[in-house]
Amino acid sequence: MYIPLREYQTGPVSDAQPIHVHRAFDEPAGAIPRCSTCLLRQFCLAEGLSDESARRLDGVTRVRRTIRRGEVLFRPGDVLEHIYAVRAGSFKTVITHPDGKEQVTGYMLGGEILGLSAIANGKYVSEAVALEDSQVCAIRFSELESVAAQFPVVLHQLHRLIAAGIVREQNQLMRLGIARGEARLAGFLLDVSARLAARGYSPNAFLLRMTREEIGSFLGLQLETVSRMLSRMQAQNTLRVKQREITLIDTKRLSDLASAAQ
Amino acid sequence: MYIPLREYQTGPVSDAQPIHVHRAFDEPAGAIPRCSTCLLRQFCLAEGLSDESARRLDGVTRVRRTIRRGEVLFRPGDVLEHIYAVRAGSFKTVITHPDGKEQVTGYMLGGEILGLSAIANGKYVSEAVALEDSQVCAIRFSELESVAAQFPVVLHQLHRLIAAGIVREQNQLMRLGIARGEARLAGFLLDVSARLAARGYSPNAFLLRMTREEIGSFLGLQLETVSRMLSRMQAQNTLRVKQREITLIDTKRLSDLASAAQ
DNA sequence: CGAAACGTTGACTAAACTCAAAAATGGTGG
DNA sequence: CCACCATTTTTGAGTTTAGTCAACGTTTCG
Repeated sequence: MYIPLREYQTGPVSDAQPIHVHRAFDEPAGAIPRCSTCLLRQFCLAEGLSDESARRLDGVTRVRRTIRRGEVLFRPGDVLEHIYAVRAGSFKTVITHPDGKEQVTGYMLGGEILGLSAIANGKYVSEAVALEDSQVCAIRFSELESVAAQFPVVLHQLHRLIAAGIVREQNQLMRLGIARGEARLAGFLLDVSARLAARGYSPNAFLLRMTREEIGSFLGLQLETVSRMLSRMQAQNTLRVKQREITLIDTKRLSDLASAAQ
Repeated sequence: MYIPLREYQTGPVSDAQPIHVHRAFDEPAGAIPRCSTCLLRQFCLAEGLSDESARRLDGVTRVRRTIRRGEVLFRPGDVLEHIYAVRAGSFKTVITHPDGKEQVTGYMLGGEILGLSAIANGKYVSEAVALEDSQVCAIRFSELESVAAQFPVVLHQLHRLIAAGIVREQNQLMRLGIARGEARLAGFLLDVSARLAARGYSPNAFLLRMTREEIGSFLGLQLETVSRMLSRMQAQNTLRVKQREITLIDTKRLSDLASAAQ
């Protein structure tokens, strides 16, 4: 019924090739992915577009790119050239403060778009790092913009997509602002679960590809606090943790936790 | 040199009319504002556009609207029709949780745009409330989108503007995620100060139009904590507080506080 | 002028951080 | 394949921070 976990690690994209190279590279021209046939289309730029409109997007320069775990897709300050649709795998986005502290600002799964915040002033704001061997679809933004200008439906979809980034961050803001530590963690787990479910994966058993430190950074907690909370939730039979593999047991209790008052 | 505080309360827009009505209303057609002559232009949609491009925007349906303190500009769930440029005054945006708790997610000043997150799915996500008698420029989004499609420069500016919202929220995210309470408050004050300075107001003396409770909600703190911290900062001669009037004295110390480790 | 909203302060409690040490895991080279 | 190293995770003890409850002063507004 669900795509098994193991599959998720290399991604569900049917035309994905096995990932065995040791550095990022651009695929030969023959490998250019097509939005009109992409399996992730319903979560990506082409969401809700007719087949015909989706074919317009095929005209935009797009290159599939393979990124090994730990490799960087873009860095803050790099000039915006592409935005990236995650085809397989997962990424974190990180912002480094002037004083050297790092904060994880995002955790992106397949079908989500990376690099949108660079549109504001033409430069990437954060660093995007692959959390596992991954594939992205690199979309030349300037071309996307002009193609979109020609097709109102595509343009509107582009706007929806950009704005969806705002909404996602607003949710995260809410989580950080209103909730206690445990509620933040519970809310985060439910959020990941829902995003996976929307893509056809099991919502109850998944791999969190971030370390405790990265999770903590994302949620504004220390890594020890994250670890303790996971242990406690496991002791209370709310979920099971085995390293990075999470199994949700009592989602009702989780959502109670997530909406607990500050 | 700076526009005095008192002026800020009714806004710097030279063609603003005195605000003395007792409910929100739309101005008669004669009062339609023009981007090409707007004093806030450099902070708004027309930023960086040539006079000619800015005149294109004048073709988009736009209505000036007056909003009294406490009045609501839009509510979550309302269908997106306009986005709003703040011409004078200030607004908070609030999200209400299922359990009834409210969180302030934004504090918007003149020249900033309200309602962008509604583009994601056609409905406003938050509630926008005027914190003082204010004026907005209501821009019909569907028309803006089609005008933008015809003029690449305008389109790109629209995208920059939307993406800037993402960046602003990312900064707030960072503040909530990485910083201690006192650091958050210090960072918030510096942020407001910088935004006012960019608009020609004194960066060192300003009115914070939010209550302690609203500030706390925005920063993920209790109102008592905000109050205590302001008192402490005043005791240490970092700033002066008199109700909602803030005078920054030692901005160096403030930025040290803002970047203090968690 | 009086009520309601807002702001300050104090005492106490709960949550989360820090430092520290040990256990578990994963990857690498011999 | 195993031993070793580096990284990650867990757990404990003590400290700091911020939340809670409560009382009281101030301001605003009808």
